[in-house]
Amino acid sequence: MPGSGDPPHWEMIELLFFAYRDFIGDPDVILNEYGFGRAHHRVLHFVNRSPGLSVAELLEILKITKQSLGRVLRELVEAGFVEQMTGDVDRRQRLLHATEKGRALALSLAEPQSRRIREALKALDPEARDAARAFLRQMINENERESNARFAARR
Amino acid sequence: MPGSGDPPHWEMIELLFFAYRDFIGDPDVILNEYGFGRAHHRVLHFVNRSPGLSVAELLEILKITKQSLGRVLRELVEAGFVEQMTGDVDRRQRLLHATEKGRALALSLAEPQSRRIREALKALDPEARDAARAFLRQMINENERESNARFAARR
DNA sequence: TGAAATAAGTCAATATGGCTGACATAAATT
DNA sequence: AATTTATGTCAGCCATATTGACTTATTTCA
Repeated sequence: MPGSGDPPHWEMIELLFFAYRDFIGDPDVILNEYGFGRAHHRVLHFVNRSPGLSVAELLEILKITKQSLGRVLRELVEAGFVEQMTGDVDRRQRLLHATEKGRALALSLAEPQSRRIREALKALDPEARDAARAFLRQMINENERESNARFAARR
Repeated sequence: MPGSGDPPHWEMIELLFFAYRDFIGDPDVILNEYGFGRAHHRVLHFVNRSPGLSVAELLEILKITKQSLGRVLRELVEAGFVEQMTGDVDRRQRLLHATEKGRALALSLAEPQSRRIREALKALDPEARDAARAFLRQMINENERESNARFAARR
């Protein structure tokens, strides 16, 4: 039956589209200098944030296949931004670490995005800042909210 | 100089990543049924929201080239979701309109996304809802905030 | 201990959604 | 009449993703 339920949140849908588009575009200039794309950024980000991450864990976070990850990870390793270390407890694993160079790049990629977030939050009341965070958290699939929290707790 | 300034907003960066990933994935099941992708969704969304939109305006909103738009728009037209009408005042223009079928599809694509937004907002205090909206608005490039407002005003 | 399962990597083929450059047509503007 | 503009199209390319098949090294389990 048409008219079954609540009206669409057109405005929020568009706000999310525009906000994310601008936000994700910030680091493109830097990425270009290294011949990297957004896929490299995502990989480097999570490796940097989670030293010792296994390949399987990374795939789970990014929700892509290992074939997709393959090229991107190889390029990051070959260019010296990421290192793979055989796992101590399970020697099949190749645990991922950002190198010093990798940490520096991750930081510089986060910089324009952090500035955008900082200035957006600055324009809001202090209570509104927690609200923004809470909203985004609620937007994540319930069964994955904890995996985000894992990262958040890490710092 | 290292340590030049504010710390990265790692947590917010990740919240935005996870939230947008889950949000944008909601309509994929429906799109698949029609053999469409996310590009079709974006086009249909803005055409539906802005009846009589010109091709040039749509390109400006999506920030893609007309060659990229080409295939997607053609498929939407051929499948009867979008109509092109020669402009009254400027007959070079092909003004875009969603058909009845197109409006129905746009609505059904918005449905799971709206539900996610609704439930996220439901978990928040009433004042926090405005805060979430305000935050996203501030995240948009300043010179484009008005173009979002144009859509928002439309309803 | 030997078989099965797991972590990771690789090859090949394919899809999607972008891009640049070059060019064509029709209509509006000057 | 000449130029500019709005749109469309052809061709070739790139980045990022997919599925499916297979290999290697290592761990687990019966």
